[in-house]
Amino acid sequence: MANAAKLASSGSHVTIKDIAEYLGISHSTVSRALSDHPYTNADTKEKVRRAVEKLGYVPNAAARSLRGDPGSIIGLILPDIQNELFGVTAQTVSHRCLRGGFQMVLAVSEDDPVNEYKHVLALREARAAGIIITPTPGMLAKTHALLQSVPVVQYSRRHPRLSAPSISVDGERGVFVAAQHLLQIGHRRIGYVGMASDKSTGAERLAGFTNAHKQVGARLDSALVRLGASHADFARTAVGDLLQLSDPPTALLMGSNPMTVGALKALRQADLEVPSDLSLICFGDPPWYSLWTPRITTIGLPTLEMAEACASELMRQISGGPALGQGPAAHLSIEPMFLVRETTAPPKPRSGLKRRRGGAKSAGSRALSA
Amino acid sequence: MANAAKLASSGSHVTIKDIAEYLGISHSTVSRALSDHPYTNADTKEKVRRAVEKLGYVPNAAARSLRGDPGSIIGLILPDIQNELFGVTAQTVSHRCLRGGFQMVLAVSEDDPVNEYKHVLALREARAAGIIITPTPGMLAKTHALLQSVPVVQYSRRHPRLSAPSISVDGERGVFVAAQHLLQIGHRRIGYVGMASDKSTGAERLAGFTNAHKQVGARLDSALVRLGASHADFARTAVGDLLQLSDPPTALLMGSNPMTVGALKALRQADLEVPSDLSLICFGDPPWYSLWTPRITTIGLPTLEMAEACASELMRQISGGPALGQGPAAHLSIEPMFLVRETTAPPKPRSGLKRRRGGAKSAGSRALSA
DNA sequence: ATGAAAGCGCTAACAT
DNA sequence: ATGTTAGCGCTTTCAT
Repeated sequence: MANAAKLASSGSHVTIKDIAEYLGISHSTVSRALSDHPYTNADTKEKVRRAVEKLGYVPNAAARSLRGDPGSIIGLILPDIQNELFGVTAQTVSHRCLRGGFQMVLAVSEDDPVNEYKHVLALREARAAGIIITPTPGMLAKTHALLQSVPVVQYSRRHPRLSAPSISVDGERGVFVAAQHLLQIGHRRIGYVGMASDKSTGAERLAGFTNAHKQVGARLDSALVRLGASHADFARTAVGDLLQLSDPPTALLMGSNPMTVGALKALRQADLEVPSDLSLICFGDPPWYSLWTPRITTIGLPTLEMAEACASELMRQISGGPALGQGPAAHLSIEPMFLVRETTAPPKPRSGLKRRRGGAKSAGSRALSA
Repeated sequence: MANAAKLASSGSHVTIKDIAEYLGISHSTVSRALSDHPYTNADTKEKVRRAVEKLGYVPNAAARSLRGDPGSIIGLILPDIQNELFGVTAQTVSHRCLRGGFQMVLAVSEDDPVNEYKHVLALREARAAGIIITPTPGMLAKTHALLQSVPVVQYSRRHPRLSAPSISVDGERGVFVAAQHLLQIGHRRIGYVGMASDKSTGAERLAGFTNAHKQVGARLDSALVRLGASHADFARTAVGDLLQLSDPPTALLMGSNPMTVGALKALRQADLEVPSDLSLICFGDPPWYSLWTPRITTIGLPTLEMAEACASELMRQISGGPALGQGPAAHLSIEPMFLVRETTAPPKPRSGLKRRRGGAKSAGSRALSA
């Protein structure tokens, strides 16, 4: 992987031999002095220390690694660190690694299987001690193969063909509870904008949404469900479309964190007031959600705990400690916290066409709401 | 006969020699086959390819590095990737590195010189091709020494003793223009909450603030200036204190991005209305600033461009291209954009304590910008 | 076209 | 306490 790095600008590196020669002693003595070996003359140690400083010696990790040093780098492969969830995760894992004597290497896949492959390969070539990864849905077969022979923890998402332990959020439960809340306060036309089902998280959360409807026997109009990329832009368009519907939703449920901004943009553009015109529930909980006016009701994630758990589990695997759960592959699913704040309210009476009481709902069955 | 499957799944690594032995050829032939050497039998190449797959061979980066491979990792050392500025930076640099054939290694210093040292050392030991760093104010001497013999670009902050080129935002100018705006619309008691002057960015921005006052001959009450850590918590306390003053500020200028959330919390707690009770200008421009009600007036940063420039400059240094500017160390200072939105207004007429609806509501004095 | 051998920087046996 | 040597995985002459 050295195609672009043509030449190092600074000169060649000072080695242990250079120091030995400079001091007129043997390189093994230098090595011992450096590693504070018991049988080493204090004078020699001191001389070596000074020579090291003077000559600017920096140990060569490659050489050490070659000698069988159990590398101490841990790879973290995330799709997008601008997503608050992943930002916090990176920070936490980094901290945890430092404490555990590891060096975290963060790589951003941008959800591209080719990038993902490059990163995994580089990590394997560097003999990383372990890898934490949020797998892309389209993970390449060769990537999968590369992941077989190294400690791995899947984070947030779970790839069907990967057997490595996973730590994720129970998105189905989270969305289920949120949707249930909306249904309970009377909404029957709830718009859902979330990730495509190729991602495990996307599929789960969508399932939570549909299950909530099933539970109360409410019909789910498929026109109200918009699936796409986990980005503000997609969400903005999707919410915009939803609002244009002849029979628009009375509430909105966002299935991923970066989508919030898009939804808010669309809402602002449509000049709709939350929650009087429309109820809104988001996913994730960056600090500003609770400062918004009105404070944003959301599905909060215990991000810190998840990141901690993840790092711990990987380190356990690396050191060959006891398994996280039963069997070789434990999948931990952490429950989100539904944070009811101020962006939900019962739906407004239908302006224009229908009347609310006794009027036949055009779409929903009111079955269970009495 | 070696059991291939066993080898592949075992913890120890398959080497080029294992393949040679498996195939009954010499390891140098394998090496040539792998690097697609011209004088190699096509059959052999094919056999090797299959053996590689079967045995799960992964090249050893350390061995290659030891042979003199220039190494293609670029280190990025940032204080805090939850800060939007740095999050975007990491994403951008990562992307740019991938395109340039490099592998970005992101390390988080948390502004701790010891962490910083560890990261720089690890990077140097790994023979990183170059390093992009936001130096901590208290950088250790040994860290500084380590940074002397490798391509380095300073990002966002600039360490007085480091001569490496830097790319940063002209915070003095940014804050100056913002403060000027507040002074022009009549504010005379402006609170400034920013980073301590030990950071170059902190010192610069504060200078911008004081200079704006000097320019119009306005007195600056030092009680209105609060310097501390670039975190929401500090800002919350500081703003809270400012609001308790017997003669409280009529406007607030925040000197760093993460402080915004803290300020908003304090404002909410004090039940103050922006901009009628108090004007507010922030630093940085995450997407939600322009969605806030009222839309947040802020000092915006061309983050993407800065990150791009930074990566480019480092790659230039690595490949020994033409210098960025004059001399060995060019310091690029990029101008921020003052984004006048809706959180500033002329101060309320000063009378006793509070009045509610006297102030003229002129939100967008759009004309001004930098 | 392929094999043999040297050597990159370092550590750890093994000899002094 | 210090020197000598071998070898980690790989590429690269140099011989075949």
